[in-house]
Amino acid sequence: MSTKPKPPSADRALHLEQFLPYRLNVVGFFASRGLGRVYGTRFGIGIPEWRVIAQLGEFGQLTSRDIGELSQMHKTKVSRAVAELDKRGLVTRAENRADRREAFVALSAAGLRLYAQIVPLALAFEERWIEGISADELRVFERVLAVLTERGRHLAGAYQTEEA
Amino acid sequence: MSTKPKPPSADRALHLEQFLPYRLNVVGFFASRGLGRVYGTRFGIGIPEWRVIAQLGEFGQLTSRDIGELSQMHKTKVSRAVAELDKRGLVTRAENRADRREAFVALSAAGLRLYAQIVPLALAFEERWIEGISADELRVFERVLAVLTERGRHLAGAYQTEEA
DNA sequence: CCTGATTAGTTACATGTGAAACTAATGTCA
DNA sequence: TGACATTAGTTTCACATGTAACTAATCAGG
Repeated sequence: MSTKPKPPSADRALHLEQFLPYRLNVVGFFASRGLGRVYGTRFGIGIPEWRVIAQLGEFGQLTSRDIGELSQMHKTKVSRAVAELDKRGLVTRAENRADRREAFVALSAAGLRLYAQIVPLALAFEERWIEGISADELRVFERVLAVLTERGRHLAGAYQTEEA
Repeated sequence: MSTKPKPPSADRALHLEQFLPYRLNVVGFFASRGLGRVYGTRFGIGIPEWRVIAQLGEFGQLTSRDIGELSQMHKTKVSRAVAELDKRGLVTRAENRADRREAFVALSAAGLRLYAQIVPLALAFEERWIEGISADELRVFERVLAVLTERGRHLAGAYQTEEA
């Protein structure tokens, strides 16, 4: 991550297909869309629902607030996703008796079974996607991606996120 | 891009915050949101409109079909964006007399002025974003990104895209 | 305590979106 | 030439989403 003497940045031309923000958005869209097909068509759930399930599967019990923060989703999106999963019996909600504004959400038995089914598909999707890229390149890629994500969070004004 | 002997891929755990599709979608969202603020707040245009302007600024004259293909946007999105820009006098439309189904869209004088104003802001945004990342790392990053984008296009089922 | 500010979560509303249906023009092939 | 398929672009419809307003509970600090 060493700095480099940058050109004066004056009047370069803009080529959209090389423009990083554009490229990142396009690849992010493909990620979302591709993965959405994997579990959307098979299990009939959308991306927000998937994110909720993923977080609960990983952390066990969370409040909606936690889920939103961890998975970068707006609170209304979380609210609706949790309500939908609740309706389908995939999660349980238990009021926190120490703070009755919030509720602990967790996967139900059926939710856990679904999670166990989805995870291998998600990992397989990821593997097929990065197949053939060397470990070295991938390491660099992920490091840069982390920097861009963190900086992007600030440039974007942080807040809540979208699909995938 | 050399291949590597992969682990059996069997029962790894899933960690959403390290899951590539998720990470790419998040960073793509930040890109879109951040850039959208740059010209959205200043010029009152949205992301689809920006993409249309960017393509026209780069290529001069295009049909809506071309714009959609170049900027990865659904034809209905292009249609609405062009209509909006037309309404504001930022583009002109001229029926192709050799094929009267399509029309050539181009930036008007006002559109060109707007383009000239936006481009430096967009490039500055990009520069601030990648500031401090070494040229070597950036090169690797962009190469991997290109591979992921191309493969993602197929995994997602191709088609039309979104914001940024 | 008790009033005002804050927080978790939901709901109402306006907007943006894609799928599908549609219109009009062109291409195909007999 | 004439019927059928295809293509550019628009419009309709249903749905997902963010903003803002709202409810209910907790916190701060006088």
